Amino acid sequence: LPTPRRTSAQEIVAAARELLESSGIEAVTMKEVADRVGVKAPSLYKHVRDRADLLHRVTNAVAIELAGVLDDAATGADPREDLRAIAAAFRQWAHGAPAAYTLLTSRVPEEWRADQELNIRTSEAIRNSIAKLVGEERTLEAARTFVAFAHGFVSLELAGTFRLGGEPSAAYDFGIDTLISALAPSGS
Amino acid sequence: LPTPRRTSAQEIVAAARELLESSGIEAVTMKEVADRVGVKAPSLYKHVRDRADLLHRVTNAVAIELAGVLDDAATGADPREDLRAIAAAFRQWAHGAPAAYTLLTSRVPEEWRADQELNIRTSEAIRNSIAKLVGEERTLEAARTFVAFAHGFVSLELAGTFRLGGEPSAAYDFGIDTLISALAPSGS
DNA sequence: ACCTGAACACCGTTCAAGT
DNA sequence: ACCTGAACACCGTTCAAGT
Repeated sequence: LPTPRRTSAQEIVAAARELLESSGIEAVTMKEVADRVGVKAPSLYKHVRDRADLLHRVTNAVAIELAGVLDDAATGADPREDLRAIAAAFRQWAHGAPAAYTLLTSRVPEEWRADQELNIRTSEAIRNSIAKLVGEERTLEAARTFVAFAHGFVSLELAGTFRLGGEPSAAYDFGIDTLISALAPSGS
Repeated sequence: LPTPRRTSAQEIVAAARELLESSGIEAVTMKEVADRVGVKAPSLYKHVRDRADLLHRVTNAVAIELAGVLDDAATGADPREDLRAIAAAFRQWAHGAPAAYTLLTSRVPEEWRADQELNIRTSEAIRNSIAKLVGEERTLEAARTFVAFAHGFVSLELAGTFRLGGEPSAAYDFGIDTLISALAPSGS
């Protein structure tokens, strides 16, 4: 007679995500995750293929969460206002989940990366607002410029590169406003 | 009678760096590095404290190299021209040493990070040119904006986020020129 | 059908013993 | 003074045996 299912892929991914944020990626071991869901390490392999698959699922979950946060930040009323709101939500989310943010944006083994489709959803809110501002033609290039700055800033902040004092928030807002103005010259 | 020194910290760091670039950070194991310098793994501990110390030395070497590349890119004649040259050299260097670039800029364990002094040297050429353009007062903020964009762009490029086609080089140059213009409005 | 203990290969690291 | 083999704790992963 079959033993009852004592855990699930969903529970395992959730445990791995908490472990990631509380103790860093190297603390996400099969043994530690198994302990948290109440089974032994070998049992995890009935629910996920291997550790790479587990981290891949975590990355996917993180991408979906970020996409939702950015979607919610835009109201659709004014593209400039939406871009400022998206940029702020992006930075705030990254500060609240720095390890997840790093997992999502760092160079990690190919198998850990989020599905291409989810990566695209992650920048959808930004592309929508940018498109309204600059037109379809220039959307790709302009969105890349915008995302590059936002990601670069947050990434350096999280990596501790801005330890020399100053006011990061002000520099971030300044950069975002500068880019918005440059991308959509005056009345658009 | 003492056995002759068969390797050195310098040789070990060089081997680790090559291994990092050719096979990724996870391939930089004590055994693999030891093989390459012709000793057994335990012998490495006579030259470096542990693996974290070894990676710290690699990161320091990488920071020094990048600082030199950026210094060499600036001629000192025209700050705008220098910033364009520095930005291009920065991107080119990162493309040539993507694993080293990632090690230097990613969120890695504190013990692996480059010495603070070397991190500062890494952005010195940029700060010098920016200072000429915007004055001492606004240098810190402007340099952060500039570095954030350049790093963000290159980082997303290396992580494969720009897989959707388009011309990355053009978007990069466009972003850099936009920032230079925004930071130093017209004749300065 | 899922869970477990035992086993294996592979890590980083320590240390006594060699030269 | 440096190098080595042996050993230890800890990884991920497989698999036969349990229920």
